[in-house]
Amino acid sequence: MPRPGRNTYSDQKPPYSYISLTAMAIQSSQEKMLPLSEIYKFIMDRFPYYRENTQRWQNSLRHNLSFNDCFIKIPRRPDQPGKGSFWALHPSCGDMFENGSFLRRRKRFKVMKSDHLAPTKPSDAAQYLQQQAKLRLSALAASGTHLPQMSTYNLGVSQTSTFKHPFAIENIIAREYKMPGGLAFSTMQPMSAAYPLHNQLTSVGSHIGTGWPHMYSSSMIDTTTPISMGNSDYSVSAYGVPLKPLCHGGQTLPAIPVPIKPTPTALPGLPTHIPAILSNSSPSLSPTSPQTGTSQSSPATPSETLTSTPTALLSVAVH
DNA sequence: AATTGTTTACAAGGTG
DNA sequence: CACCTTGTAAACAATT
Repeated sequence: MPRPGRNTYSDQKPPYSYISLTAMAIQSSQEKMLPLSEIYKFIMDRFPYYRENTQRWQNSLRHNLSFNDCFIKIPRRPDQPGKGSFWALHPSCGDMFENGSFLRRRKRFKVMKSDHLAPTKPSDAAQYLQQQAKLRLSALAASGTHLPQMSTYNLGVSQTSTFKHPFAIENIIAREYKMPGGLAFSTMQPMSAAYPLHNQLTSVGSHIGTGWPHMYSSSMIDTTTPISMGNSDYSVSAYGVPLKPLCHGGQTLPAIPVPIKPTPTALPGLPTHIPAILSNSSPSLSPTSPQTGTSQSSPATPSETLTSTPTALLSVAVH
């Protein structure tokens, strides 16, 4: 039911469920986990529809977080002060969405007792994610411009295919880095200029094209130089109907790259006790910068700056 | 007090 | 038609 006087595309309700939106937000973060407030922010930044009636949809979203097993709560560590826990995707719910599209979920994710592929207990998963976050950040910090070793890990884990569904998180989130001329950097994220990865990321997304009216890149919102969305972005023939994949390596492959998804054998360099390597540098590795939570004028969180680069890059590398 | 998180309940719509 | 998913409301507890 469209509201009267609200006819712009951007004000229409996005075709995503709260689960999808939340998964997007979480996936977009560097650490693959976000506090509730950041999830709110992500959604409101990108989907104008959700800038209204916040009480209603935020209640629904919280309900979803609690109700669905695919979301796990990760307690803050002492060095991560703030309200509420972090929320992450359960490591085993990587293929929750059909073809990686956030438009449609395969089935309800339920934690199974005999799930040997991943930690099932929230506490295990939480620990695992914390480790992943640390590893990711330390790898990025240490490697400068060239590929962090995380990428090789990703190769092993989120192997899947080169095809990324138009509604897969990379393609959705990738617009953050997209500039009209193919220039890949965000105006509000100075750091990103130092990341050549974004060019590759852009090249991934840019050959899939069409407008996506429900969504804003954060650059559009937070700066006065909106990015033209006219020409390209997703290969969507109509509202919610993706065109044929340009290339596909399998029909049912989970295109949501959930790099946190462990495999029994694919983690050669990933013992369950990584902190040994990382314990020294932990203070600078807190998953979210302390001041991002409440700041309205500085939306360029480190998380967003590095958003999804490892996996996006991976899709290029594999290709 | 505000935010965050849990839980129950119900309605609507989709699917097999 | 039964079942499932999703969205919404609401009550309530816990936390900051």
